[in-house]
Amino acid sequence: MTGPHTVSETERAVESRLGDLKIDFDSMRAVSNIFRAANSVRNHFERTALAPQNLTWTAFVVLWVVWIWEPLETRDLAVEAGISKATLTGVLNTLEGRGWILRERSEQDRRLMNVTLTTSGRRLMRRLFPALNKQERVVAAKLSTAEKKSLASLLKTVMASIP
Amino acid sequence: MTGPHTVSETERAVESRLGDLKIDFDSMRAVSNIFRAANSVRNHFERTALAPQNLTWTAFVVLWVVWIWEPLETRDLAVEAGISKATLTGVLNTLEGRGWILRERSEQDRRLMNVTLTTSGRRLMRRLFPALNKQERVVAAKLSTAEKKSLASLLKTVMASIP
DNA sequence: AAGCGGTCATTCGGATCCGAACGGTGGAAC
DNA sequence: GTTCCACCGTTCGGATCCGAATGACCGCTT
Repeated sequence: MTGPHTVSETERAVESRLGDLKIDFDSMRAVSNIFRAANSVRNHFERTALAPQNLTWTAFVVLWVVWIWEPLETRDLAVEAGISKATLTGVLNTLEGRGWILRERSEQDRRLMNVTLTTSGRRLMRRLFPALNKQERVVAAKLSTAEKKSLASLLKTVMASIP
Repeated sequence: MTGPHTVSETERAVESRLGDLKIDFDSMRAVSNIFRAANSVRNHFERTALAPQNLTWTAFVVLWVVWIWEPLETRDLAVEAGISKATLTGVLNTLEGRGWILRERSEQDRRLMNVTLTTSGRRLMRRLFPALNKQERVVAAKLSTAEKKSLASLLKTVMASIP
């Protein structure tokens, strides 16, 4: 997505392939930049703050959600982390294998699993979260405070438009 | 990432776990919304415009890049699509299996592979791209033209901040 | 012409990622 | 108390996703 071709080159190419069909290039630019930015930022985080622990972004997010809201049920954790239940099972296996989280069946409802952080997991997050926020500062460094707020708000509007 | 907890609840929880450590919440909100929005939009596209063809977002992007710039070498295609060469090999296997793309070894340099669309692939894109742009319009519907430009620009600034 | 770094696509191993199907559990109806 | 139906986490199958290693190939040197 971040190739050598310019925006206007791309749009001319699109038009030459669609003839008279009308394309909304403003929406296209806005949306495609969301994906490009997300990819770039994710890769940057994994190469910098997360590399020492060999953590993926998803695994970090799961760890973060548990850190903030523990104890937590699997279903809520999946929603909060923005991944499916099926994916979460795999990620939890990874994190449990490394000794950072604990899975315990609920006594009240035997269908549920309660997820908590281990002492080692809490120690990790206390170091890792500031390191990650530092990188968040890096990728947002060229934005003023007002622009950061504006960006967050515009993206929120996009999410609110999705049925 | 899109859970039931409010932003301020989350930030209070973070502060209670870090004590006096300073966290840049404006950067955090801006960056985390990039991921949330990207996830939401991607899922929306895959559920609507891409579902009839059983295509993932990544497969569509690869198809789109080839459609615009064919013929294309694998290395450039990977950069342009924002994925690694290793990932691209798998995606191309999928697309080739469905008869939408063609891989041919370059005559000038036997290391390179030239990727092109088949007739079926071009027919698909001519239908699919307008359908996808329609969904791009949907997710950007609540933004004015100025806001779409602003969003694209702010995200571009973020990408430019990444080393 | 024999080497020799450098580049290319692929393979490999391991971690996500998801929809659908599956077994276990809860709760409400009768 | 049994019969359903809804819900929970896991499993399954298949597609991404990536870094590192691999084997083929290039241009250049010697």
